[in-house]
This record gives sequence, C-alpha cells and structure tokens, in this order.
Amino acid sequence: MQRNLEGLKKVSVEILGEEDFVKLLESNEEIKHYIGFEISGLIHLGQGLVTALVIRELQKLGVKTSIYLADWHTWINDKLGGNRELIKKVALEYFAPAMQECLKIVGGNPLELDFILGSDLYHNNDRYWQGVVEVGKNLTVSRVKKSTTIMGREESDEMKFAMLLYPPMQVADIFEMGCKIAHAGTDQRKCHVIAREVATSLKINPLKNKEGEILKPVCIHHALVSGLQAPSEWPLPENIDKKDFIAKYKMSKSIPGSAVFIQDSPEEIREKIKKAFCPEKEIEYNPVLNWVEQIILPTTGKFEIIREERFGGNVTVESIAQLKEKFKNGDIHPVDLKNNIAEALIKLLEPVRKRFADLQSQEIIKSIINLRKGS
RNA sequence: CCGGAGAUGGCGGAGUGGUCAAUCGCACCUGACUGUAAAUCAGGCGCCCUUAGGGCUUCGGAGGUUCAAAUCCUUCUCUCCGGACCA
Repeated sequence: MQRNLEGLKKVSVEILGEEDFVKLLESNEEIKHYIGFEISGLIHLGQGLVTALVIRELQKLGVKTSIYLADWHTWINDKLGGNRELIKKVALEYFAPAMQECLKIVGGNPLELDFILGSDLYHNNDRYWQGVVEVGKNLTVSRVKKSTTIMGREESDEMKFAMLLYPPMQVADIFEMGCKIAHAGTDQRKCHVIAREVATSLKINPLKNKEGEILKPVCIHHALVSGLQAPSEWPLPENIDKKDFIAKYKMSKSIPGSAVFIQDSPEEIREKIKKAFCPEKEIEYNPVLNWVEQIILPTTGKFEIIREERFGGNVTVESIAQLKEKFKNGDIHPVDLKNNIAEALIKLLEPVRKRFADLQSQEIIKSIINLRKGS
C-alpha cells in the first residue's frame, strides 16, 4: 500500500496536520475520512470530479472514505427551498449515485465509499448535540459569524439565527463520525480550522488515536475550480491582489454559464465551453486551461488535441507545464482547447448521463432546476 | 411591547395620483467584429399577438378612495434601526 502523500498533494492545495497524517498511516490504525455535501442543487465538475480525485488518492492510501449528505445543513441554509423531504430524496437518489459515478470515472472504488445521511446521524443522538454545545462553548459569536462564509453567503445577506448553528454543527459532525480526516474545498477552511482549534478542548467526544491520545483532525482542502465566466475587469487591474481577484471567479451553481454540471448533455457542454472566457496566449487567468489542469489531466493523465492540419495538426500533452508553454506561444489556440476539452468532458461524463437517463432521475433533476428558477 | 424607516421587474436602485410596463446601472439574450470567449458597436430584455399597433397581468398581501393608484387611505405580513422590559 502506498504510504506517501505525493499523489494526494497533486490533487489538493493543502493538508492541515500533514505530520499527523503520516503518523496515522504508519500506525496502521483505521483512518476514517469524510467530505460533507450540502444538497444544494446540481453537482458541477468541481464538486463531483475534483472531490472524487481526492477520494481516489485517499483510497490508495488505505483510508476509509465517506460522503456525508448534510440534509440538516441544507435545510438551515435554505437550499432546495428548505424542503426537507425533497432534500433527503435528492441526497439519496441523486447525490449519492452521482458521486459513485464520479469516483468511478476518476478511477476510484465506489464500493469502498460510504454514505452517511445527516438525519440518520443525529436521530436520537444526545452525544451529537452535546458535541454541538461543547463546540459552541469554545467559540465566540463573532467567530461563528465570521465562519458563516462557509455557507456561501455574503456578509450583507440576511442572517437567520439558525445559520449560526451551522458551523458548530459542521465541526461536531467531524467528531461524531470519528473522522480523523476532514476533507472539503478551500471555501470550508474556516470551519476546519475551528475544528482543529477546539479539538484539544473537547471532553465529551474527542478524536483519539489507538493509544488514546487526543487528535486534531487532519484537514485536506482541494482547489475550487474556475468558473467559465469572464471577470468583471479585463485585463486584470494592476493594483490589486490577482490571486484574490481570481479567487472570486469560481465555478458556481448560481451563475449559469460558470459551471458544467455532471449530467449536462453533450450540447450543453459544448455550448457552455464555447462561451467560456479564454483569452489567447493567457496562461495566468484562463478558466479553460484551469479545467484541463484540474480535471482532465489528473483524471486521464493526458490531453489530446485533435485539429485540422492547417491549424497545426493533432497534439497530445501530458503535463500542464507543457500545455501552458504551447498555449503561451500560440501553438495552441483557444478554439483548439475548447473543442477538445468539450469532447473530453462529454466522453468522461457519459456514465453519469447514462446513470440518470431514466425518467425518474430526469424528474429529480428537473425538480432541482425548477426550484432554482422559482426561488 | 413602544417609536422610526422601509418592502418596486434576476439583482441594485429611480419613480410619490394620469405622459408608468415603470428612468438608469448590472446581469442576461440576439446580431456585427475576431479561428473562441472578452472588449467594442447595434438591437432586445413582464406575458400574448406576424410589424405599425393592440391586448392582458404587475410595483410585499388583502381591502378601500378616485374617471384614473407603484404613487392616497385602512389593515395585515416581513425586514432594518432605536428604545422599553430584564423576576
């Protein structure tokens, strides 16, 4: 079994508590992982495939992986109209199978991926709610308020009191499930940092290794994938932090053109990518290039460009550095990139489309889409 | 509970009795220009009718005044800001 973190590091941006992770691997004890999902709508490539890539790598390390279907959190955050029945239905009939397919696509093993539904975890579970309170006793209100950005809300948005329950609940989830590895996109960082900070103060249900020592959860964060939309200003203004600026343009479910959803039809995929922002020779801020880097290459190991002779003929690249080089000097044109990434994605995602091709699945997907329009 | 402010189209935000289907900005859609997108320019952007034009339904909900209301009145709901209560 693989014992180093190199593969994992390639598909993530940071590991908080890396040394602890190495120790855990060496100790041969069971290591449980989880990533939590709000059942917030359709699954896009970032959520589906990038998550799956990390899970694949964790499985290679012998970690017991799981996905937490956070129906309570979804309810609190008022997604899917706050309709608890629908949330559960979508969780079990769309999210879970979809993530199995995504994991299969990237070469992971869906049979070794557990699913845990929030309602089941909390049902008749005093210890969980004690955990929530105990986490809360270690936090100030302002700290919790600041951390509500993990819910994808703006500070200016109206905040219901229940939203303040969300971060401590998310932290308590980790301890309740006994997950030594907590995994999420970088947007969830604040919550994980809280989890690590309070970990050593917990009395009721702390994380422990097999020697009984109290542990902080190891937190793995993957990068958020760029959205295809154009930035509000281009070229990027000189005087600002480019990284911060770019970070604002992530794939988003609420910005229609920014994301490809995993069950999108070939036509939809082509159309969205055709409309993508993709300046010629630009390698610093280029969402299409970013997709090749974060999705195509880690999944298939190569990126094939099929094009007419007059444009330079076919090329295959195997690293992002190689691709960037060719793109920067104009050997590869944005249209080459777009045409081929679209076809590559169509091919990759075919199993998902098949999985959800039946009438019942289509109904569920439709109901998610209509909800968004309505609310 | 009391006092004040407010609720307008996807969002922001004008409008305070007729000329308002509702200025404007953003977003969005179409076309032109580029081997893509962006930028720029032209047009569209409540719904229906084939255009001129016409019809229908809108300005938090309900009711009312008026020839005529997003605009006035009553009432309800919700939001924000103060204050009161704090055994």
